Amino acid sequence: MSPITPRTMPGVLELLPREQEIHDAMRDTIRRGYARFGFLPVETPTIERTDVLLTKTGGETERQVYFVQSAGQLEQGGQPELALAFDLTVPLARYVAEHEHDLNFPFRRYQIQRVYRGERAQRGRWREFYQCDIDIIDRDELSVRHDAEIPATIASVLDALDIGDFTIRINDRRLMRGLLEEAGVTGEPAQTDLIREIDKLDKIGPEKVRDALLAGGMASGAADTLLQQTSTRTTSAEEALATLSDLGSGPTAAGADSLSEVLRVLADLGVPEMRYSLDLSIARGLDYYTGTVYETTLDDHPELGSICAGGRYDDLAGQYTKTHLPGVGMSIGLTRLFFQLREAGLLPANISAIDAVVTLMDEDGLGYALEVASLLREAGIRVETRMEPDKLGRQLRNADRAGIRFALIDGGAERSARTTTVRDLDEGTQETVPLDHLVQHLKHR
RNA sequence: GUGGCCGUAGCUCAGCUAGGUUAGAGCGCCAGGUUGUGGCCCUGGAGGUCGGGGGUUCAAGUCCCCUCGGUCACCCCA
Repeated sequence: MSPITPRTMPGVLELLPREQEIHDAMRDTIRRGYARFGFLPVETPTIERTDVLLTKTGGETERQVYFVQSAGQLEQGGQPELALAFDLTVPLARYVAEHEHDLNFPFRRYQIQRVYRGERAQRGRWREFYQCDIDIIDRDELSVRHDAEIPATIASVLDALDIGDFTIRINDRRLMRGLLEEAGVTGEPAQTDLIREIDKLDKIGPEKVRDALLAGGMASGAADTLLQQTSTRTTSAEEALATLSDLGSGPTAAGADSLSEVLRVLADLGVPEMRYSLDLSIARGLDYYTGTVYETTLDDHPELGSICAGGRYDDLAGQYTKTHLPGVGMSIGLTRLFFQLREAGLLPANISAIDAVVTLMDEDGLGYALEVASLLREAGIRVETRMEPDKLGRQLRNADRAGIRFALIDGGAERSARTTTVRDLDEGTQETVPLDHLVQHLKHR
């Protein structure tokens, strides 16, 4: 009987090797994609100082922060001075402010790390999860053209992940505020509250949003107009620009002009029209977004929710420096994306971290087997060796389960002839080849 | 933080509504059939104090209470 049940806490994702390989391959694809667009790698500590982490956050975020405290401190009843990062944007703000004079602006970085949120775990809601962020930060002013570069990069990366069609939905918070303004809703917190309701349009449907708008004090007619406007989902760049052109006056002008520029640059960047859509209901809950906002869903699986989101923020690091640092960025929730794809049976094809296993059937064969393995490793082939003899059938079965494609069989016959039998576990075929030709043979398959 | 639902083998579940022989199935796992050949098939095996505690009863997986755990929705979010 074991005294302690081995188990993880809810809200963390732990994988077996075969799935870990797929997860890691996705992470690598994202990283390489970000690098291709000229973003630089940054990694920040998982643990930050509490005062740094909690500055610009509201009460809601603070509720989700994990505090970190040593056992000694705890005994002495001290307040925690450290906490786990709950996103990568706040650490980025600290990073840019701290290293301001050593960075080139506009500063573009990618960052792929785990973050922590102390919320009730749910399907697709994790307490520990990977975020894959890109952001562009500049001093004083940041060209709105970068607001097109961010989704262009994301579109390229999601394409490379080969997870089916997706749509990056784009809006501008100023546009939504303008529409509310026209509908007679002014001031805070009224606007923010209603923006939050409209953001749920696709999730809870127009009736319930209408109820919320009325409950928020809007007149029936104004609510209907607003609902109709925010239901806009364009399917082409032309349609999107025309929509914005119609909206481009009065309180909505700033947002519409800015979005138009974003859409034009998006086209110049060569992003296919089917990859994005102007969606006037998108708002994002986070209050620090001030302009462009993005939200991404898979076309065939909208129920999986947002797999990638972000936006523009006027002043990233106002709490840390007097320098005005506007930024724009997006984040792929890799843990959610991976999990949802797995649940939907949509994971990319199996990838093995091992190309071949050298089997071992008798003690006398060890030297030869290890020699064969060395030969392959020198050629860059990933090889596992058996160190104890075992039944061949068992070795083949284990290799098959691990997703390893090739098994090398070296019995007495192969040894004396300086050959090896290469069995292809995917095809169910095998061939005996001389050692001299082994590497070439494997690389050809 | 608020509110629903559910806890029976590693996993998915049946048995509970009418308490009553040694608690079952499928899948998975292990071994053998095949002493140098995986997947398919056949045979056998391991694995459960029915989440935990208390109560009712001659008798509790089954009924009642408490507790712990899981899960879903809301809030919020990747």
